[in-house]
Amino acid sequence: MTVLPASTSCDFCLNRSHFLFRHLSDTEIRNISFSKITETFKRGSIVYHEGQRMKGFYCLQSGIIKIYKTGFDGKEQIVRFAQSGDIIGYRSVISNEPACTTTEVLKEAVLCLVPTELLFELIKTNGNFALELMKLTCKELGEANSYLTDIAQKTVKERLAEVLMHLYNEFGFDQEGSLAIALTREELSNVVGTATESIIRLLSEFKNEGFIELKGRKIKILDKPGLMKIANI
Amino acid sequence: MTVLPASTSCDFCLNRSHFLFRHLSDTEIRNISFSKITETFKRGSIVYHEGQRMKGFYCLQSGIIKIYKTGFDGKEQIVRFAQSGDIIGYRSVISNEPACTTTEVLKEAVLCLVPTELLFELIKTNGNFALELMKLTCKELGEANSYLTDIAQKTVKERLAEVLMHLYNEFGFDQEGSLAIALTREELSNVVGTATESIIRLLSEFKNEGFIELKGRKIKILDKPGLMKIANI
DNA sequence: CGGTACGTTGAGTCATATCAACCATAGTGG
DNA sequence: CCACTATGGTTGATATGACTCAACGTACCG
Repeated sequence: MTVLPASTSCDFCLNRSHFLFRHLSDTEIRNISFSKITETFKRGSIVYHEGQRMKGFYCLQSGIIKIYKTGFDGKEQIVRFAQSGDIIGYRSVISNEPACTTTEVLKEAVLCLVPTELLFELIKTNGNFALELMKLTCKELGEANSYLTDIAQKTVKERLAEVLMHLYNEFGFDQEGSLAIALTREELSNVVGTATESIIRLLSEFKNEGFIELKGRKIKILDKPGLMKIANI
Repeated sequence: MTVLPASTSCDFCLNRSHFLFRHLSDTEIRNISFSKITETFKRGSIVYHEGQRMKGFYCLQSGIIKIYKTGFDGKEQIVRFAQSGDIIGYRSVISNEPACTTTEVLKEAVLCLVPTELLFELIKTNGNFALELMKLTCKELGEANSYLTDIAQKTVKERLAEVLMHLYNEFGFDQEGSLAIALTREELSNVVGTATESIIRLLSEFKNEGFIELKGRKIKILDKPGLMKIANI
């Protein structure tokens, strides 16, 4: 990982347009620019580990990462993904607890670490920022509850269809029309909450029934309405 | 449901000591006192329905309620419980979305409805309040993620043991030493995410093995360490 | 070229859901 | 007061979705 020159200003960062930051004054942006630390992470590297004390929250400038919890027997449960414009790790910072998830890079990522004190400062002094951040948290909480219900009630097949649609909506597709996020079968199983073999069988079932096309890790969705019907959404 | 005289001041409410409100000034408390609406709900009544627009958030003065999502086939998934001192419904208010859960009263409850505008006002003008509320949200989010992992990875038996310990820690016990919260078998199954029959079988298994004692809906926990071991916590 | 990580397939097993019958209790209304 | 109905609880039999285990194929990499 490389530490970029601190001069990289947040002004030029695409994330400037992120709804969370739209209420910040120029001075506040300058403060962040000044105190943030920018790092580049290669695929497979860990940004932070479960149990680790956070020094601040991260703002994703580019790349894709996965966020997961480690279950009792060591199996990982992927809780969410994040990409350009998303912020991660703020939950633990605000709760003032050790990180309760691990974050691993899937696609080379540039991350800015914004120190804890600055986050608290912003929340306390800029009500609109606080409100936006709270909205974000509430959105995540709603999604978590919703997915909880799905995992508790839906079959693996329904959940896989749902996850594929989810990934489609969140990450879109590349030039070939495949999902822009490429996961291993094991990672897919760690999102859906099932065994790798089950994912493999279901993927080829979906393929045979014409819902998707497979080329290695690349998944092309052919029949969105069909998948949504399977997923019951 | 009875509308109590508005003169019931928040000053005298036990919840005044709730950590969330400790940073409020006397003026702010008076504002809440003035604009809140206090209602009493009997067992079985619905405070708000999934899909409904919220007029504010609720503050539980007394009683116990369950909060659940309704799955595709109509089965309810209990997301959490709340009791005296807890606040509910703020998530949807802040996200400015229709309620994504239904709230039903388990034990006669007195609830205060604090209007939306006042909540936003407080967040924007009182940084410490915003921070406390955010901490609360983050705590809930952490718990949701944690339970997500459990449901995805643990067996029904492990989850039931965990839920029993959870209820014990959250609600304590009554004079007989039984759990202070009495749920039907079906409600228990809607927390654990399983079939009612499975809960019944597992409860009597726990009873036969000496972990618990059963008398109707009253559950007395006899062997905490044993249950925790089963739950893997 | 061998090693390592990922992917695939088949067979057997087990946990859990489903279905069906039945009991207990309490409230209701004639 | 009794039949009546509804709701919740229990038990057994059966079905099946999903996991586990094991073997093998494939592809990339130093």
